[in-house]
Formats: sequence, C-alpha cells, structure tokens
Amino acid sequence: MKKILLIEDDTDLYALLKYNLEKEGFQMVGAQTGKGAVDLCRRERPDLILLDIMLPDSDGLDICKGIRSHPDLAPIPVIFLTARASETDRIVGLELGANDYIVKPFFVRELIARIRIQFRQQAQPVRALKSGSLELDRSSCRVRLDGGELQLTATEFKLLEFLMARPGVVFSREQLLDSVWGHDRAVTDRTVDVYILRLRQKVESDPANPLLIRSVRGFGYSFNEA
Amino acid sequence: MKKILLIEDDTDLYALLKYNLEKEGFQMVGAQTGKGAVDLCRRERPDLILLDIMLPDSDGLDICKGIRSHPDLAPIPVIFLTARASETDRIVGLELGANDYIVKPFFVRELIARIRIQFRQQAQPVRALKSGSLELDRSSCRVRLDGGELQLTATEFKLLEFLMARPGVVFSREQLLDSVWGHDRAVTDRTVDVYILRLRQKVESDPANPLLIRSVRGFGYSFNEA
DNA sequence: CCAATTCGTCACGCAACCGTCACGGAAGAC
DNA sequence: GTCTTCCGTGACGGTTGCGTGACGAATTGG
Repeated sequence: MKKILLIEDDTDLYALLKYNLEKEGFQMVGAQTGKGAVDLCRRERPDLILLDIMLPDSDGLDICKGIRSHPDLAPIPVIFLTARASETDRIVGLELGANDYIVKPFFVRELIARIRIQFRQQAQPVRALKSGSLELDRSSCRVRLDGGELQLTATEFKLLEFLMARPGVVFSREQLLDSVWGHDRAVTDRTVDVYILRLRQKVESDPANPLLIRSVRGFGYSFNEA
Repeated sequence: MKKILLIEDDTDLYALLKYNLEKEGFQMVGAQTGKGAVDLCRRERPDLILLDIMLPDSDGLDICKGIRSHPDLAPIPVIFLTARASETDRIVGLELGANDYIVKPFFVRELIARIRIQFRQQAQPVRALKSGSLELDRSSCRVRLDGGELQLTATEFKLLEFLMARPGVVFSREQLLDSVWGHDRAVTDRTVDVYILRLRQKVESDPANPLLIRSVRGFGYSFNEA
C-alpha cells in the first residue's frame, strides 16, 4: 500500500482528499500547516507528496526545495496543488522539481489518475539501511550480516526495516502493530515479542545478550544506534 | 538530442510548437494526420510523443492504445494535447496510459517544462538488456537465450523487459500489474503468477529451480542480478 | 519475601501463499 | 467464415509462515 503525505491548509479540501484517497486504497498522513513539513517527511517516509503551494505559514516552493535537497527524500515524487494559475507560477513549480502540477479546482479522479502515473513510472529509489555489519536492502528485500545473507520472512523483514529506519527510537507494541502489521490488524500484542525473538535469533550474534534490538521494559523495543 | 513526435492537425499550432520546441533544442518530426501514426512511431522511434486527441481522421486515444500495446513502443512517454476538458475525457486519457495531459490553450513554456519532466524521470534508454546468456532487444522485440531465439508473447515480453530493466528490485504483483498491464486492468493478481510461470518455462534452464526470476514470498518477484 | 506484572521462549494448528494445470473466451490471422 | 494464438480465471495441493496459548524466568513493587 502506498503512503501519501498531504499538506493542505484548507480544511474542507483536506478532508475531501483524505476521504477519497483512502477510499482509493492509499494510506494518508498529513498536516494542515507547512511548518516542519520536511521533518514530517523524514519521519513518515511517504511514497508521494501532495503539496499546496499557498500555505499560511510557509511557501510550498520552499518545502519542495527542502525535500529535493535532502538526499533521502529527493526521489519522492511531489505534486503541487494550487489555485495560482499564472504562467510563471506553473513554470517555477515544475522547474523546481515538482513532478506534476494541478490547478484548483480539479477533479478528484484526475488527481488520482495523476498519482497513479507517478507510481507507474517511478524508478524505485534504492535505499539501503546499514548498521555495523548488518545491511538491509529495501529494494531487493535482502538482509546481509557479515556478508552472509539472512533468510527473513516477510513480517520479520518489515519489522526489522521499520526499526532500522528509526534507530534509537522506542516503539510500543501497539505502535509496531499499527505500523508493521497495519491498522486492520487482529493480532495480540504479544505477537510482537515472538517476532522480536525470531529476529534476534537470526540477527544477533548472541541472542541471549541482544546488542542490536533493545528491550525497554514497560515501553517496547528499539533498534540501537550504531 | 531528444526526438519528439508531434501529431497535431491544427496547422498554426503545429508550426508554433515545431518552432518553439526546435528552438529549445529538440529534434522534431511530425504529422498532421493520425493515419499511420503507429507505423510512423515504429519508423522514427521518438523519445516522446505529443498527441492531439481530436484528429479529423482518427482518435488519439486509439493511437495511444496502439502504442501502448506494442512492446517496443510502450515505454515511450505520451503527452496528450486537447481542447476537451471534460472530466471523463481527462480520466480516460490518463488511465489509458498517457503520461501527461495538457488542455488547450496552454502556455508553451509549461508544455516544455512538462516535456522536461518526462525526460528527467525517464530511466536510461538502454536498447538492449543482457544478463548472462539471456539477451533482450527492445527495438526488435526479440529475446535470445544461448544464441537461440525465444518466442515470447507481448505480455511475456513486457513483463520480462520490466523486470530485466530493474535487476534485483522486488516488485509486488500490484506494482507489476500497474506497470506492465496498466492501471485500467481488470485482472486478478494471480495472473502475474501465471506469467511468471510461463516466463520461467521459456527462460530458465531448469524451471523447477529458477535462477533468473526470483520469488520473494510475501513480497513479489524480481530478476536476479548478474 | 511474596505477589504481580512483564518479557522470553517453545511448539502447534491453521491460514495464506505460491506453483501448477486445464479450460473458456477474446482477439487476430487467414 | 474458420483457425490459431494468446489471455485471464478458477481450482487444487504442498509448503511456508503466522499468530496464539502456555509456561517459566526476570523484574518490579509492596
């Protein structure tokens, strides 16, 4: 499922888009302000960004520039939403690195079609996570430890990917279930423990003394920073 | 230098675009009629196609469909030019496989910006893909294995081409359907499995132990790196 | 020192996933 | 028109992975 970050200050439009895009099967996260948009990106790691240009507190163009200058975020497609229809505005937006540009008012179905185009032709950005001798390649779904390849199952991989992407941050079982298993989970929180165990057995050199995956009693788990 | 194929019946607009785009450094070829447009494509092999939807003798949508169904032409970006602005027209155009859609009257500079976006996103236009003794030639739509030529169907070819162009990258059935079949699909994701099977039977020396096309349980498939 | 809570660990039943085959129908060739 | 090729679906079986329950160890709090 693709995750879309929506930054739009108009409450009505925000709700409308969120509703329609979720109905279309996208996972939506968003903000109604431009403040901290780049940080939000780094935390959420969306697959696509819908960005209003006219925000009350900041300029969408600047946000786009910030995203493009950040190496991890640069490959993420950006679609501008805007009421400005003047020629120079359009050109500036497109030349600044936006992948598409859609002028309000627009048809929701057209926006959806344009989103799908971005995903269709996206040359998947290859991002590898590394911590010591442990390497996780998202694009090939492979995990290597000291050169040798580990055989992880799908859930194990997704859990490790989630934790490695956010080193040092402690997540509760609840949060992990929401993020890794999905919102429509029907799973006990103890399931997380089992997967942490399985991961440790494959990843840790000494599973009894885990160095990579840390338990925080009463809170949850985290992946240790290098 | 990028070659652009322009199909537009309006003489004034045709000349205007040809002039401006040549000034911009593009090599222009074109026709003012839709007849034989697909054949023209196969002869000229442009890097991008500008296509008027409303042509006196034929429908631009059909031309686009014809291009998309040809394995060697399918990856060429298509931008629709049109005076029709109704919602369904836009959706149909975009969902049919157009990469962008611009409504007349438009600013020439915006068109240029949108053309550049297509080229920016476009991966390296490698004509031939090779992996070990397996060779795939995009322009002639031929696949050779150990010198002998394989008989692949159009869908098999497009699927193999897509995977070979991105070795090592794992794609879900969903992504493959979007990219290879197109989003206007009415197809079960299990269809992908069948085509993977058919490809393996033709491509793999031992289909029971596939070396080229890898299954990644829970995720999808990928073409193994050399 | 005991009770309560939390976490690590194991084994098991079931569901999901994938490979495979055969069939009906659509599209195109002749 | 007929024939052939190709496409997509449905179904079946084997395998794998998933999630739960149970139990014990470890930790916390009184």
